[in-house]
Amino acid sequence: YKRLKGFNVLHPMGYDSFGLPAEQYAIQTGQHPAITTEKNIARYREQMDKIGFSFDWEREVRTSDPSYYKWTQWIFIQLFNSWYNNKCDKAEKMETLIAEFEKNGNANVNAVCDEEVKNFSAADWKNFSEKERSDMLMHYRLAYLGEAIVNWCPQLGTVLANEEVKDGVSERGGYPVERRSMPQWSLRITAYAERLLTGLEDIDWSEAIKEQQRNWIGRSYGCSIRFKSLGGKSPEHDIEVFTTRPDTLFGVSYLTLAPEHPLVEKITPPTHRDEVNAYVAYAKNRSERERMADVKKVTGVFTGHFVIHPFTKEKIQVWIGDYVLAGYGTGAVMAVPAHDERDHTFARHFGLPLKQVIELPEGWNLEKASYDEKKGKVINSDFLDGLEVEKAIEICISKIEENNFGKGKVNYRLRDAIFGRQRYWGEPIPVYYENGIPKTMEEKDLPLELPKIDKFLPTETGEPPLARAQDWKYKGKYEYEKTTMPGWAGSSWYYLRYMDPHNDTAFAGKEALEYWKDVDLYIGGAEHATGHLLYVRFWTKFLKDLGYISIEEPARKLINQGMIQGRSNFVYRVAPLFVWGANSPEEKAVLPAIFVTKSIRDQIAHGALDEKISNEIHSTGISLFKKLNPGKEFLKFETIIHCNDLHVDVSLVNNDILDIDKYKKWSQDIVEPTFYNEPSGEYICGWEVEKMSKSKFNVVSPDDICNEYGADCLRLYEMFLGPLEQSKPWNTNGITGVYNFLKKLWKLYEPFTSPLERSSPANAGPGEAAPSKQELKILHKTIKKVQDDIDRFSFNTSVSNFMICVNELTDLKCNKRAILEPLTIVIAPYAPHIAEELWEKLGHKESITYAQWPALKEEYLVESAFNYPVSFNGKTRFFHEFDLSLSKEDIEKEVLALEDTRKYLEGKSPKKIIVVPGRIVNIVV
RNA sequence: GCCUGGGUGGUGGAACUGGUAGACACGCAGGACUUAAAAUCCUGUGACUCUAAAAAGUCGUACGGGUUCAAGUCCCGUCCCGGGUACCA
Repeated sequence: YKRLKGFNVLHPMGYDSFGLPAEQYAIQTGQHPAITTEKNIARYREQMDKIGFSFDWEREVRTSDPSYYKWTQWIFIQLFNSWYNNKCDKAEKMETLIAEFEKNGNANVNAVCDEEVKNFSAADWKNFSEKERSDMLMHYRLAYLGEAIVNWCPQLGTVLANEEVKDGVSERGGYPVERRSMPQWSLRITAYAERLLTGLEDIDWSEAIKEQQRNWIGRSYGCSIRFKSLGGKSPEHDIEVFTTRPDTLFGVSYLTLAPEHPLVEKITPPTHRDEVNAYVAYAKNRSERERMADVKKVTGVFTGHFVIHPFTKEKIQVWIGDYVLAGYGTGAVMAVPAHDERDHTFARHFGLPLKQVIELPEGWNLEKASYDEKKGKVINSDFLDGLEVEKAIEICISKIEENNFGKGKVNYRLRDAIFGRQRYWGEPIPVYYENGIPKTMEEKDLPLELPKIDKFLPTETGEPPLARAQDWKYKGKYEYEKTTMPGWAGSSWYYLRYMDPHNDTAFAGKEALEYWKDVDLYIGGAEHATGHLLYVRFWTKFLKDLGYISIEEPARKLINQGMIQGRSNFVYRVAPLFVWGANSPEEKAVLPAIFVTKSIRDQIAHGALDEKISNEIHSTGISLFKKLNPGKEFLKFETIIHCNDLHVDVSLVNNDILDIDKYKKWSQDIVEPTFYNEPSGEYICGWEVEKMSKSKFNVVSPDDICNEYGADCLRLYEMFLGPLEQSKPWNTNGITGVYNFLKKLWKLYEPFTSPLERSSPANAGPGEAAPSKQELKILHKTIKKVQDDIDRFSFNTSVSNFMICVNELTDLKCNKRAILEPLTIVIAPYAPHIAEELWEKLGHKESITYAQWPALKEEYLVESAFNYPVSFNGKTRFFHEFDLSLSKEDIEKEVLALEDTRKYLEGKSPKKIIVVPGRIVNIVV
């Protein structure tokens, strides 16, 4: 902590390991439902006191480091003022785009967004109002304000990340969560999709991470196809689909739109309107409920609208189905039930026709399953007949383009990244509003620090906490943006700030940037694969485009350390109760807070719940709900009996038995929970071994081990547990082995640690004798192995090698300075505290950190002979020592002359003799 | 389903480019010291067969094949486990 502070860079992520102090602070002063506990606050303070670090607590929390905030905000402004130029595939300053508008008014040049912007003349541009211009430019900015669908939790007053939502309710507290479209600041990472993908080829990252990023970006090549409406409606009613299989165009039997598709309203004829509206309303709420009930139901509705097949001119039905995602491609698909599994399911369910257009393998039954393989000959398809699928795709696209029905296109799964958070902590977004137009602050006014507020909760009207700030206005009159940046903003560039942390005039100076360039080795968790590790690449490419840095990728090599796993405990909560009101048909979901045992949970999961228990849960749910809403009448109650596995803090659990009183204090359930206990009267929690993490409440503090064995022992033990990249469950079974090793190590230094016969060069004691050849060999063997281990990041074997070394030196009773001094240096990176201590005992005034790594002298390692294993047909039979200077032929001759050899040959003559010098002798009989 | 990493003693793991499988530890068993316990130290410890013992032999790196003088390591197929991801058209 001190060291970081010395660099004057303190990132919110840096706080994280101390237990989210910002949230702790919030708890201490306000009532924000944060994740942490009083105990952690106390511990954090204690830690800070221990290292003698005092600071302005309140200010630290508000702005961990103003200068760092400043440059994060500065980068945001650069993103806001930049757009993406498809022509040269890079970011450019906004002025160039504006100049282009002013010159020829054509907004369609290099549109980075999917939204079509209408053509207008240069004169029109000049006549646009400021607001109109602002809206227009928003479509191009790399940081933009746009509508985004988010998980909104009204009770908590915040947007939740997907992983914070479980089965339609918030993981903490179980409050309902709705999907809502809200204006959100977003970053146009999609503009960099292609470069983020191709850039992976040049970096030394694990294949798993690269593949995860590739899947996340999800590049697919296909084409868009426009279907004209039947009956000559305006081109605005054309439906555009995206497909990767244009070769199956002649197999289309209907089109499907996502329920949220903007055209739904326009194309539906009055005859079908009611039905369609009802379905769209149903679909909105469906996904969450479906997930709860865990049933994959096929749903959809016919719109009553028809389109025309671009080639055959056939009439094609248009349907709405919620298996089509609004957010991907065009939000509409051409359905080819014969060759797409999802279309097949849908078509079967609604009795829509199948049209085969690809030759099937022998014995394939199209009625049962679609044939999705991208292999085979195209049939029944006019000009595509007889072609192989791949060729057909190519030809079909060119034909479509020729006829102007659509065009070849690359689509990405990657979405833009939502950048605003309805929270207090985090860098404020440096934006203010003038007449409703968002504008960025001037650089000289940065940093924008977080204002003081009285509470960390959202306002009564649902605005973020920053809306509570009094008189918080830019230049005294303009409202600031009220959301703050997410944690990944600062973490996307902190490596650059480390290069030049005190720079006041730039995020980092040119000279420093040129000197340090990229990160040589980045060690981090694999869980950041599609988050931080993608964003940091994005920001790096962006800053390079603007010419601020010269590197294209942030980190050359990436190693994912394995996660230490912990044993988590679970409670099983029954999913919400649905209530239909007496006066309005509105549906409501509430959480009854009923907890069932593992065995009941399993029954539910297998759909085999005992009817008696099911009824009991139902009535318990109703009575809990009535208690919450006294005197109200309801039409109908329905309990969706489905279980959420909820993590419960391991400190509330003893031997898997839940302390129910402690649980009630700890949880945030709205109603008094009801527990279905085991026959023994206890509630037994479930358990699982998984990643150790705050959010899983299974963190075991290392403090106890530090107190008992010391920090070095903990550190060595963690390394000794296994390879760096491997995940391993935390258990302390083997720690005594490491502890014994450290004690043995200390004993070797007796002449220097014992006050009686303290040795020093001036006063030649027992430690000052000259080392023997054997001792030097042990030392240099260790140096060599440890150097190799460090190169391979194989720290677990280093610890073994130290153990071997210390065991051997102990056997020789070697406690000579000439051996121990270099050994101390080599061990220092692994056990820094004990090494520092021993270094001092050896009489050094300066820290061991500054000592020179001992030079490896190979001459001590040279062997003159080797004890060869002699094997017959690959089976080792005996050993014999040969001089290493002997040639293959000499060894061959000598081996054959051996008594043992004759014994194992059993009179047969050897067919062949293989001699690998220094390794093995193998005789083939 | 797809992608990805793995499967070695009772346990964590070692064996780098094919060349003595099980290093180093934990655990366990026996012993020394001790009134006793803890701590410490010593010895043994993959399975099986044979033997009074020593010695010797057979099997053995998830399973089934293959390449090779030689396979934990390379190739083909199968099974299992962990991680990621999922109506992405």
